[in-house]
Amino acid sequence: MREHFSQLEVAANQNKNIVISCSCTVRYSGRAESFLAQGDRIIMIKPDGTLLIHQPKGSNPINYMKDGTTHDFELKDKKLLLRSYNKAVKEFIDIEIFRIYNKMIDNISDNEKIQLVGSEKDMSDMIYNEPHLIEPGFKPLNREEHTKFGFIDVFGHDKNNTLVVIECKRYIGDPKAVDQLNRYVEKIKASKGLEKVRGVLACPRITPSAHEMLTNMGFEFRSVNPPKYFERYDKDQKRLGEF
Amino acid sequence: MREHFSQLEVAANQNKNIVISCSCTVRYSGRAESFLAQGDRIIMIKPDGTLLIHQPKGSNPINYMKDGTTHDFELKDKKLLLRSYNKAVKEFIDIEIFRIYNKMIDNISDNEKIQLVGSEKDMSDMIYNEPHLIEPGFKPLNREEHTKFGFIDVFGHDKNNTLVVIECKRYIGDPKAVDQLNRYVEKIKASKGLEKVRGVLACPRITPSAHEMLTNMGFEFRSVNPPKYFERYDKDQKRLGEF
DNA sequence: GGGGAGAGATGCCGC
DNA sequence: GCGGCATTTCTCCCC
Repeated sequence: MREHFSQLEVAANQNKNIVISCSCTVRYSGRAESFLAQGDRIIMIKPDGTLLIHQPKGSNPINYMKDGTTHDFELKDKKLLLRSYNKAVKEFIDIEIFRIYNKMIDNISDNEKIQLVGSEKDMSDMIYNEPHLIEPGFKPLNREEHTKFGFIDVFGHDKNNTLVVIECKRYIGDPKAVDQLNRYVEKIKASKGLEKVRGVLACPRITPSAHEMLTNMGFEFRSVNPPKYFERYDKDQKRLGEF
Repeated sequence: MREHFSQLEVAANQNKNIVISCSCTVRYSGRAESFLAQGDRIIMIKPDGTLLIHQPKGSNPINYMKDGTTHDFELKDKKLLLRSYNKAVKEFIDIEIFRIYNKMIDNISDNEKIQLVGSEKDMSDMIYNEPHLIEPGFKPLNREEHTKFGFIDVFGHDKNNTLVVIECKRYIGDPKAVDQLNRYVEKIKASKGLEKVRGVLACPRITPSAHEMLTNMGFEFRSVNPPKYFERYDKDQKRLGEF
């Protein structure tokens, strides 16, 4: 354990990437407070100070600290203590490590950013470029006009020149989405002094209660799917090269 | 690389916990699609099939797969390929590994569950037990009556016997919280045929636009903080034993 | 399995 | 820094 301690102390000071598999307890205090009894976990400390504690199951860390956290290792009674403190948000994690099974210390470097397709933004861009997806005669406002109301996904006029506010959801539309649409429509009505503004919820599908709310509020639903540039990409490797 | 391959292949088949630090590219296809160019990352495969890909910065994995994902390693042109497939949700991740810096294979076991204090539920329980936090004379409904409207955080009568719906937020109250409160109040009005039902948003603080909405809708704000059993616990170690 | 809502949400972009 | 909002949100509870 003493050997682990000295190596980890150096690694932490050098902002290396540290991963440990161990048996430990975890105490957290900050926005909320928590305790986790002894068990096997994977602990990761990133070069930016991020701390992640993972149990053997599930996507989310069971405890964590944001970037900018400082980490101090300490040896005590054959146990290794890790005290993590984030000054900016006044949060604390104390880890008591009883046994280290394995550890990994690395210098890693990565400046790449992910390219993602199929977001809500992609969906509103698609509608903007293909307004017939909403209905014949629908004309989105020009970019400049639109930007004044940046919070609205798509904004335009129908064939009768009535204003239409469109809220996009990449997945199922729920009551929250209807609330949001309603809030935007009311905001536009108030700011422009209009009596009639149409509201449209564009998403692949919609929950029954959301549909009921939509109808009661006089709004409409359009089934629209978020765009994908390559469905099951490995069937058409050529397109990957373009990515 | 061949040595890494054979060890990883065995480890994956035995549902061990695997962590790799490496230089790789990542392609994802599923609900959305993404590509991440070559860089250094930490890859973790958990015993339950969860896959996490971490860059050197930030709390969240840059790519991931949920539990139940199957993982196949493959050796090709001096590179190691990891093909991950989740049948249940029809999602894919392909990782092309150019170089492995380090790896860690472990048998880990953990059945402990986290104990957490300070949630919104704790907050509504606190108001239920200390109704004066809202105002003098406020009386929450009994548990049975309340349970009929389980989606309302706190529900009771004021000193004039008017119904009061309370929505709690453990952090800052925003426009969405006001929408939610409004939806509940309208639902109660409709179901009980009442004309007047008070709505109260209980949270530590509130955004300006949320406060404006609240006022326009005739609702009220009460500043309430979520409970903590021990602020900055390490100043009072005795209380930790009670946890 | 779907609906509804919380989360120690996180992350991004705007002002 | 706060505000507003999306997220491959995830997770939990309840029907």
